[in-house]
Amino acid sequence: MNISDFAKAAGVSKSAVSRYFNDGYLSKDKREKIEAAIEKTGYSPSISARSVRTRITKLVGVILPKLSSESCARVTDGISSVLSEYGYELLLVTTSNNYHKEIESLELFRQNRVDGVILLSTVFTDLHRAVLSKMHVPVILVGQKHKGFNCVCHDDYGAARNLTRIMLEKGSVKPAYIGVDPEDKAAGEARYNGFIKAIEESGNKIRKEFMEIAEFTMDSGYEKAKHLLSGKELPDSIFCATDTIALGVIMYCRDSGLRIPEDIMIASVGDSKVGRIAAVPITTAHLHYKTAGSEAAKMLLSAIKQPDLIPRVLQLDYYVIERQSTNKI
Amino acid sequence: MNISDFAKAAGVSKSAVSRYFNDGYLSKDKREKIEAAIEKTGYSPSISARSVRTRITKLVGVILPKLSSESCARVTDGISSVLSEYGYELLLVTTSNNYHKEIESLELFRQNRVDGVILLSTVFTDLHRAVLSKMHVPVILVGQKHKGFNCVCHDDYGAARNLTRIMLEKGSVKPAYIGVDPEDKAAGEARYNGFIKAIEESGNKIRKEFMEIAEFTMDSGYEKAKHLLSGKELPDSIFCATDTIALGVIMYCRDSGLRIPEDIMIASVGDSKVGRIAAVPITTAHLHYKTAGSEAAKMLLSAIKQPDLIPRVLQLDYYVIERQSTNKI
DNA sequence: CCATGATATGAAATCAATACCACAAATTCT
DNA sequence: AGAATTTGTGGTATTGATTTCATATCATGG
Repeated sequence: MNISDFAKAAGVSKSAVSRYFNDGYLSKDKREKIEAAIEKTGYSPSISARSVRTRITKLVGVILPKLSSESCARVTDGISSVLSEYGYELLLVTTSNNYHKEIESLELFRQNRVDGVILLSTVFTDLHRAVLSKMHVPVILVGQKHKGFNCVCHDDYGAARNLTRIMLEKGSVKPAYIGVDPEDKAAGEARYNGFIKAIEESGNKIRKEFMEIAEFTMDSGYEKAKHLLSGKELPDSIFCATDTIALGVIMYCRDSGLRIPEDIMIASVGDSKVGRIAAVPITTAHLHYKTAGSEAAKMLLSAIKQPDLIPRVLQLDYYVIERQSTNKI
Repeated sequence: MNISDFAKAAGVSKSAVSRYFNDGYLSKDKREKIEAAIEKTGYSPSISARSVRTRITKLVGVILPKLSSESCARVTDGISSVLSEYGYELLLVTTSNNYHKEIESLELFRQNRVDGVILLSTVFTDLHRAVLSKMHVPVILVGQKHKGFNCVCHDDYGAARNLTRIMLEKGSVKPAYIGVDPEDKAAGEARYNGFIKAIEESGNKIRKEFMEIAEFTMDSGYEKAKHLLSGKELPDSIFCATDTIALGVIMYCRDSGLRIPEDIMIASVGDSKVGRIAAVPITTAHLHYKTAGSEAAKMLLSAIKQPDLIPRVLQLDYYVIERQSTNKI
């Protein structure tokens, strides 16, 4: 049933129906007729047809690596809560960390499909930059910081530096690092730099054999821990770029009989639920993921309202939670 | 830029452009002209406008309680991976277990003219049935089983029965139960029935004072454990309807000095990541959440293709993972 | 060499909505 | 009372695409 059929059924003109759904001048008499007809027929206007004319879809595209990652889920929760409050809906694409799929999705979002895009990417290539700048709708990057774009990000550098410093102060003299691909500017590069900075500040030296790059999984953390902890000289602390990796490390320690924190201290970034109830509760930095999502959504909404706004960067705070995994003294 | 402008720019007719994007007859000459013009202008057709005419949106509405639940995230991951493979996009709404919002979202989906709906609800009221049957597109229920609808669900009954039986075989004679609202046919009712069945089969008796109903949270599990474990007579095993609840129980046991499994055995349904690395690894039943999502998506796609298909129910398997929390002998 | 079917083409109709316009009626301001 | 707004109305143009239709061209088999 379309607007013409419905108008006929209600005994009013098409224009009257359109005004009913768009707050135009309308007499009480017609308003009631239309309401009665809606009750009877269940008519509701097609958003596709509307948006052909108005160029407004009330849809926001969200691109993220995967939902089964707690941090992504938390960001998305934040996005969703703000958007639904303002009558926007969420068009979701997961990319499994495949950045070609990110580009594809952006293409898909390009024309008239969405009013704005929120992108949680891990890497950021020249291709990203090219495609994003050809986008006709506002874009917000979450978790990453890049020139010329609206960003909401975390203090990855500070969190990593602070956590590492805590372990050094607790007496670690042979600190190790398990991070992720440095192509990832946030979880990879910034956290790496924070770790290095803390080491340098402490006067300790950085040992190549104590540095590992893992995937974003527990199994990968387990493997890297195994490699790190079966050499002839062992580190006495491990800074992990993510909680998930730290959990893998804890699993390995449990399996190999290493005691945490007595033999080895562990800290990681993220404050995921699991870190709290792990076999050894993990010292971690809480990043405001949900806030990042809601702030990104707010930023997007204001960019939709005023498209010529200058891009800005919002860097969110963090706080450290000390738990048993570094409780050596 | 619209199709007319683009056609002019490419030096062809509107019809030719439309045929290019829809596999109609088209000479090589025009095809090349159009490709060159796309390269230059970056034109791509408006999906809104297309769907006005074709009544196909390539959109699937997904309703779920919350993203921060691991099981929901896993199901959604499964849905997303299949749908995106077939060129569909995912319109996602989270309801925070508020079923009025579920109904609202269905209305929103109607306006968006989605091609199908996947619903992960916990309760299923007459209102649900009424609104769903007025939906003019196929609907798939995930996790719940209801007459007249396409469903993908788990063997909640079998899993609960099996886990309970394991604890009884390990010597439990005073089994307790912490479940969720029985309005929830799957996680509430079916798992409850499975528990009861196992008890009956063992010849044990069911004690009212050992039965608790919790929320879907760790804190709630903690509280119910406290209540259960501070009476004068204590149970020697607790079957928990969800891993999250079990984690709360483990936390309480840790705080109150009760040993697992020596003093009390614990098992729960879900096989969440946390259960594996908890202070005491939990015996659990793995439910194929991601598969449920992908199968639901496949079912939906075939229902979209053949709308007059008879609704069918797909019940997925489970397998038990025995871990330390029941390792009494 | 002509009948037939496959390929190719662009004008015009159509899809379901909103925007604009001209004008009528009711209300408020001088 | 008359002018100036505000409110109310329906017809028509417009939005950006696909679909239909009438017609043209080409190749192939008899």
